[in-house]
Amino acid sequence: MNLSPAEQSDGCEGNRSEQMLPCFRRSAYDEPLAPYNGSVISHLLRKTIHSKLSSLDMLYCANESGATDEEQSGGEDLSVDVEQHLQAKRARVENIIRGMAGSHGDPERECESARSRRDKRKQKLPLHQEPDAKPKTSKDEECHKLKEQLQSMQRLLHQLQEKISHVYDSEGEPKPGLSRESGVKNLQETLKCELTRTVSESIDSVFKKLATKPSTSPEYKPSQDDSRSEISDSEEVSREHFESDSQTEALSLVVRKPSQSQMIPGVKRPFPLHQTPFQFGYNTPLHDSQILEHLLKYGPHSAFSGLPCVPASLERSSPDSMEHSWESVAMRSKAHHLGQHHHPAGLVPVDSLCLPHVKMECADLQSMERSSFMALNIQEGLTPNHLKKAKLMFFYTRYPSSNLLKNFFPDVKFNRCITSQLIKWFSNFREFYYIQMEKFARQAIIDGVNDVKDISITRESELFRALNMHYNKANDFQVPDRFLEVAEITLQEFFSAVSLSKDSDPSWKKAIYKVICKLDSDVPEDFKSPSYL
DNA sequence: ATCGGCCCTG
DNA sequence: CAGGGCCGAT
Repeated sequence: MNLSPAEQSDGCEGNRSEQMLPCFRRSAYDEPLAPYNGSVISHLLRKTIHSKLSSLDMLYCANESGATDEEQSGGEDLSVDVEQHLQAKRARVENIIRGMAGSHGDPERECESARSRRDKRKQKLPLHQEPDAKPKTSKDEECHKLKEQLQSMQRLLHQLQEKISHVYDSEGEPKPGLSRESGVKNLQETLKCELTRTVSESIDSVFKKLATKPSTSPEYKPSQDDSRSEISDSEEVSREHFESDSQTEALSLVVRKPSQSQMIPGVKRPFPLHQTPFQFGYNTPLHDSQILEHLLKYGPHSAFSGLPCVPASLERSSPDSMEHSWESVAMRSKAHHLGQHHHPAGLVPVDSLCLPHVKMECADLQSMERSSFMALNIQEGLTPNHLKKAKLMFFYTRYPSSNLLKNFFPDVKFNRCITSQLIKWFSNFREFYYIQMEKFARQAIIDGVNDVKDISITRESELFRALNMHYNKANDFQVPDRFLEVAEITLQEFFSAVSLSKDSDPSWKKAIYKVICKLDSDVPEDFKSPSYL
């Protein structure tokens, strides 16, 4: 993956297309790409994937599920070339098959030993040290990083092709314990389509970015206006693919993916909120095993969540600011503790689907660079960051329309489930809000308050603190004054109603809701940024 | 039939 | 916070 010094010193001033081409020529697909544009790239990628889907070796491994977690902290050499990887894999396969042919006992041990052998091999591999000759300018660095990202994506794509083809090829094999005729097949289809689409879109985005972006100032300072315009730019790229179902140019070969609930009967669309998405530390190499496993567990839409969308991130052009941006995102998302480690009703963990060959692949995958993930991150699920953002938005709007939500979560691909989940969030927010209001209103009455005019809410109020703790736990957001006003009005409404014993009517709150729902104010434009948090 | 909202529950 | 039941509106 490392660039030769010559390539590094090329700089970015020249024709960008020419500069990027070598990255692709070195790839598994040998066709030189003469003129580049997003659709050509996408087409080639898809073509490559589809042509290779049924051509690769098969793998058997009953169980290697423990491997992914264990290997997360390993400092894998990301530069292992694909050929070596394939050879290693074949050797491993032979070994595994041999083991299966003999005693059918303890396949896990077989995988374990295979893994340790692989690890030993890894240690022997020469480290591809980054040449000391570092680019001199930020521009060069930026270019360098982009190159690396693209190359990483190539490798990822190549590896994914293998994984996909393994899944595909194993179709005819007996899968003990799983009546999965439709389920597995659909899962396979989804994986293939989703991976293909994701990679294609990402590369399109990057290239579109490169094609249109004027040379960037080395000291890029993200300002509100700049980021806004750039983000909307990136939205264009994404929306192009997401929204126009009639769009045939770039995605003509990509089957539109059915929702997961359609794919696996009885399995509801899983949203990964009960588990923290990948935490991307800048220096922590990520495993595609993590991706695939996550993908398999939570569905394709949630695979790369928790991160700002790529083009916006790339806009923070200087390497330093880019790093800072990503790191801070990861750190902030860490601050959320949403971990409820149970499976929501209807969510069937992949383990229970008995997909041994798939799991094997998950564990077997090589590590990937973080940058590849960033490039692949097209949000298709709601993340803890989205939840945090939604909570902050509640300070402005208690009753957001689904249109508003769509507008303010531009990095989320909306579907029915996502929309209703977001709406549900706000419903839950309101519930908490109104419960607090009623509680404090009644307390005020108990405390002997007689006049509504004596009811007020300031930032020092206990009620406000409770609300702030709920919606703005980190307390890193300046709650707008208007929210205090609305809260005060709400509290007064409750106070009056209870004072007048209106609460004897079972639906006495509805009148209050009717008042409050008219007090929504506009959400600041800043919230539209996909990487707002 | 679908959606948005509330209520209740875990 | 998510699910599920219920209701009214469309």
